[in-house]
Amino acid sequence: MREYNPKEIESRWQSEWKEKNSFGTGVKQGPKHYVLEMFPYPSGRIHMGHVRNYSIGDAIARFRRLQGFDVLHPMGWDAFGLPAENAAIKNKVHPAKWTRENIAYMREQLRKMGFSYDWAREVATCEPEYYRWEQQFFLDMYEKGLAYKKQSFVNWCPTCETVLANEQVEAGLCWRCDSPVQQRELEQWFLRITDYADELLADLEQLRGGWPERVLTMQHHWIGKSVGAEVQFEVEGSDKPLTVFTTRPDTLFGATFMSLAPEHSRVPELIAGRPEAADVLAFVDRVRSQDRIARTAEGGEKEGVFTGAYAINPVNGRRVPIWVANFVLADYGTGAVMAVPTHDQRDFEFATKYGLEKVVVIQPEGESLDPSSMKAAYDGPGKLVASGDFDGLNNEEAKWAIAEHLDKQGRGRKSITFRLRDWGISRQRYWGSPIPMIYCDECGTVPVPREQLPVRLPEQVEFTGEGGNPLARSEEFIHTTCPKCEGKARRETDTFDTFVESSWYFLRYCSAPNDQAAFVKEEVDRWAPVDQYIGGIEHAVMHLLYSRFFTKVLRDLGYVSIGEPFKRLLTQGMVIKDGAKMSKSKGNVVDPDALVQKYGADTARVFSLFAAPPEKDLDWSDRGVEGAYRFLNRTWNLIVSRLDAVKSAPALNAAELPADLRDVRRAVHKTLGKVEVDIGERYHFNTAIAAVMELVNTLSDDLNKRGELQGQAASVYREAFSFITAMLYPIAPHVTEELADLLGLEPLWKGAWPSVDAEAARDESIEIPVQVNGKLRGRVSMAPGTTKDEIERLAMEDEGVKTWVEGKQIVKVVVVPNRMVNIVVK
RNA sequence: GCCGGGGUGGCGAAACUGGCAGACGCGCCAGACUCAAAAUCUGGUUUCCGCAAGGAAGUAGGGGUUCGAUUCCCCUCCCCGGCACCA
Repeated sequence: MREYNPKEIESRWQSEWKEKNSFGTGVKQGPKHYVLEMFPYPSGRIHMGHVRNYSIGDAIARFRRLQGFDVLHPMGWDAFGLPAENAAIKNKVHPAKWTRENIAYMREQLRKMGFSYDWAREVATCEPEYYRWEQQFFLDMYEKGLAYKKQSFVNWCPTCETVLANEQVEAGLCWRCDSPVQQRELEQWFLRITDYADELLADLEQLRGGWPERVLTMQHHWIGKSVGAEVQFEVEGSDKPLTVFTTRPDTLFGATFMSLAPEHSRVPELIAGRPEAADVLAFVDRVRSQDRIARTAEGGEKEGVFTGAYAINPVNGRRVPIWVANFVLADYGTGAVMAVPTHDQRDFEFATKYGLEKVVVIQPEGESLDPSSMKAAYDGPGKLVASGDFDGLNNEEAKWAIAEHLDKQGRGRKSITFRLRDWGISRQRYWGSPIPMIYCDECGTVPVPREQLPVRLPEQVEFTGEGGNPLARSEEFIHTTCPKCEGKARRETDTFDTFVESSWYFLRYCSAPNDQAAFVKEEVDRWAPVDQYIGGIEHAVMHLLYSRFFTKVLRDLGYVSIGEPFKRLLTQGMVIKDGAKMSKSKGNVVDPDALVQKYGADTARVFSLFAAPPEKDLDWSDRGVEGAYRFLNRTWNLIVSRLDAVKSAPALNAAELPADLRDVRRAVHKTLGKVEVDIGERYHFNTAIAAVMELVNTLSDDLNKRGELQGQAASVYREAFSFITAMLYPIAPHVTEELADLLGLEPLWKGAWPSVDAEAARDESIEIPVQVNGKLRGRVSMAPGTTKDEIERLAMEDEGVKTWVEGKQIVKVVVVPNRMVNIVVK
């Protein structure tokens, strides 16, 4: 008998699939279905997280093809990014070469896993054929006012003279040279994602059901809509008021001072010529030199300094001192806060520390707050006091009453603020897509004309890790002519954030590799949106939010018809070993190559799907891998040992089978029904595999008793074996293709999911538990559909039950047909 | 601190709408095969009491709703992930 030889089988079927283009679109004629896994960063080698992610996606794609869908299942490379540049500095290898070699190696690794991708649509984001389109989108956005430039801060290493990413800052120091990192202000490009804040929030409702609830919640909080009011305070000695944002306009009468962010644009003017000026400047310098993380760390000391200036509370004319405080953020709200120490804990602490005035304006029911004895701020409900005409109002009503009052006076209005900020997309890096802009001394900022796209990255550059962006030192790149006046001009040397590339790649697959347009309308309309997206939970906010934003922008630009890119989302857990996430530094990585070498790709796939349901973390176990391998061997042996008998079996006559064969067939059809739901609806591959294992065990036991397979028994087994190949095909495609071939069946990549024969799956008799006072005391068997009265009678006659019921008073009998009986006695 | 997700045998897990807790796999124990081992096959395996039949306890801990709770509600503890003073 032939033995299971994964290496030989796998390479043969991988060649066959490639040769026949088995996974191109249009192979199946049914309705469209788009299955997508998050594309990898080409770091060098695939890791177990990839194996898991892509095994899940491949199982879904292959199952949908069996169901008759025309499936789009593409793969590509998120190929721009920091590690390529670091490798260039460290190993003197060009980022392009490094990246392309990594892609070639990893593509081969994925091919050896047998994933069913349509490689004809492969994209790599570092190629001009890809990034030219996002340069075009950027120009579109610029024209619509969605892309703009503004000053913002970056991490700057003064020794390396370069901008650092957040991950390159370790405890406030540069990761390369340990110099203290400074905050430097640069002009940078931004995309107006905040214009879409309301829609991004509202459309989360459409995704409910298809997306995990926790991801929706996280996005909800990230967008962070706050409803409140803007209030204008006149400033003594100035004709320009200061505006604050507050969610508590009801406490306005209790505002006793004001706090500004150190970066607030009015600070220099407020302190000009005052004795406090030097102290304020020193404070501002100190706070600004801290990195954001240190400044906002938990338990961080709340600090501030008085500016010497005063503002006027618009509702009661109170003079309120203006302070600068380290906890006020310049980029949230208006960068200025009205402080109400009695009803905001942070303001309470600040006022206590600096001896500032406290006034109670909300009194809770049945209590009387006194500022001098309060230990903490009171932020609950109550009635207004010391608030002029608003005294006695419930504080919730007062919010709107005061906001309206301010509106009438022209000193404020209802206002909504989002936590979401505009997306800064400028990076002072080489290995990214150039931003297609030109600076001319005469004409200012001029977009690159569309016919000149793509703006290509020059390949001749040096990587030293010092002196800023290598692109800025590339003479051939910087110098250009102004498209307007044809005078001398310079190119923008910043490149796009790599999140830009990953925000639209799923749409590009619909038309890749077309070089005439980013998308062909009919194609993108046919395939978008992605029906099932699969990836790590770590992308719950940024990548998924940016992709949703881009899709809406591309819709408004007329490129696509959809407003949401991903209909269903599956977030998979991490791969853990020895209680920690697999990582090189912990030394607990398992190399997929070695695994495939030893057991084959099918075993790696079975294990990664069997060990846990997709959304949970997966605990790696070498023993578990061997278990998966043994299961494939058992299945192989079961089928191959009976090949001759089942291949010569007569036609199946389902209506006239003896009881023992009806039992076998019932197990087969019941398993098929369960696997169909587990794979197709629940994505719980672990229980689907368990069900097939059970069936294999059942069939083995039956065959041991049965001996020779003859007549209708062989026919029943022929059906059983063909079902097993179909059920396992999404999970272990190579071995099942081989078995189907040995059984004389058509290749599974062309095949169809079998249908359950409801009659065959129907139970002839069922056994249900009988409880007495909730404790299991017996079991009774009956035909399905037996009446409640009859079930009760059978339960009462059961010997085990009788001993517990005799001599007691029966209070109640609960009968749930097909489930259980509970007899309540006293 | 806030938000989110969890806690079930020695281990990974299952129990989908409140209805037999522990399917399936791993490990372990015993047996078969073998000179022996590996591989494979067969049987057993939640804990406690009992030779057994059987009984009792049991899903982090405490309480509640219910004929019945791993599942629903309240409180407490622990673990993981995300965010970080959001006015």
